[in-house]
Amino acid sequence: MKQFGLSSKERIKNKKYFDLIYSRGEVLFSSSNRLKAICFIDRNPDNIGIKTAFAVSKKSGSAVWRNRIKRLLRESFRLNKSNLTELVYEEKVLLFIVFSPNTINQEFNKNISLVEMMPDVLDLLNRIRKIL
RNA sequence: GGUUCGUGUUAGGCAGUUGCUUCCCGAAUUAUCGGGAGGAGGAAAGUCCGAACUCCGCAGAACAAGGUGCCGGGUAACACCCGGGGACUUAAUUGCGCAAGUAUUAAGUCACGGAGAGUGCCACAGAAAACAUACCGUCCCAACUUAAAUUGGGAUAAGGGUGAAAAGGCGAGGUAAGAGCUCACCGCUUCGAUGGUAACAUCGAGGGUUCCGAAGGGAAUCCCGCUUAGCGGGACGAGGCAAACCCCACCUGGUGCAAGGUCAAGCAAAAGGAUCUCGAGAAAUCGGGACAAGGUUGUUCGCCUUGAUUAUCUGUUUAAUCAGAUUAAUCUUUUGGGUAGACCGCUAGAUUCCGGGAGUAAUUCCGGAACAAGAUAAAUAACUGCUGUCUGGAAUUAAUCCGGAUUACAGAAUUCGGCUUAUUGACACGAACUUUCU
RNA sequence: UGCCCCGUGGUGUAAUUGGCAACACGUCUGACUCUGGAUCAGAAGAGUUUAGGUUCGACCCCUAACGGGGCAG
Repeated sequence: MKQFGLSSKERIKNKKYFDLIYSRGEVLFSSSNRLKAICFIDRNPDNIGIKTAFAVSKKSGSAVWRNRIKRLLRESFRLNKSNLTELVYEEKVLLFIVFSPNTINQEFNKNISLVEMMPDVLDLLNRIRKIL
């Protein structure tokens, strides 16, 4: 397993999981209210690890902008996930997270950079650690 | 030199680190790791047209429905492209002409068949809005009567007024007043000749007549053409709307990769079975082997016992137990269809560039070279450095130093050809305007 | 990805051979009442999503764009 990698095994790809997460998951907001994360913890799992997805609503912007937001979210999660991974292996749980923008949209945040995005993601990851 | 517009080209380059994804090679052979090669646009967009491909349907023809609409060419095809024609708008030529109109040049626009097959509509205003009509007016006659005015009977589409639109325009003659009533010119239209594949253009000749009928129409006269005892066509044929119905000509079967195909958990259904298999036998059943569970044993082999479970019913029995029924459920086997899911379809073709030939051009033929993403909760990204380009400041002849920007529109989803829409900077070409110099 | 439908005052709906954009609720003002509600009287508020075209004339017909909704697993 690569340290900073994010392969297809660590992503949510099944519709069943999305239904589970959106119906029973817990919604968290970052302190600046720009991002939100929906997470669900499976206490008796088959596999141990983290599974993530990055969802952007179709109403918030054009296809280019949505792709860019997803890439930036993925990038910032990928570089900062190591702490959380250790904790998850200690607790022996399966953690699902779906990241989404909350108040960001194309009108006001046309060209957002990675530096602006990173603190919000870190904030969210800290909140998730507290739940565990 | 600057500004604006149009057309075309192009979407900075190199290196490093981290990461995603497709294919190939190697190690492992489930997972994964290492190396190599590749990884978004001019519009990938809108989904407005046209095709390829797919399955379904289909003897043939017609109707319905939908589409296209000047002519010719290109193309796999087209609502596309190229060339030609025509119409309209604006400007200029202080063009020609008394005027109406018309010629040439430049720029732009055109969904540009048919209103002479039929039906329908044309509000308000106006006398009248479609087989026309007399409101005001003009003129004549009659009455009262000298005249004017008034009333009645006629003639008249020149003038006024209404309207988007009132049955060619203008000038002259003509007349009681008028009128294509007559004439010149222009327009319109018919026929012919010439040019052109054709749309069409140029030239020439003719065309506004009279009588009958309510009308369709008929007759005469004149003109033109022909196959010439005759036949056919025409004589201003009388508004607009077909992006109203419609007529004419041509085109189209439907469906869309979530098409379609292969494999196939689960659930449901159907048919069996009660561990499987071999042998004997008509069958009940018997025997051997394997398998599973339990017992024996420190362990293995071996040996022994049993052949899934629960409920119900029947028989036996005091009861349990045991035996049977195969009744129900569970379990299990098979079957066809087939969901989740996986795979195929899936990326190498009506491709691009260069040279030569054909063609005014679109395009096409020949030769050579190059390239060619295939994801599926959906990859193609992030950061750093150098450099190119643009730009601000210091400086200003250049070099140099410090700093900033690198952007717009926008992200493949079966694949092509177009159209439409969005859009920044740079470069090239062309046009218009303006400034300076010669 | 493919297909289909819609767009009219603040809100919900009308307006069809193409001829003045209508109604209800809401809003505002006045009357009634000690005050409010109810009731009565009156007023304002659109130029029909946008841009072109056809037509004398367009909510209506045609073309393009923009926005919204739905269907197909």
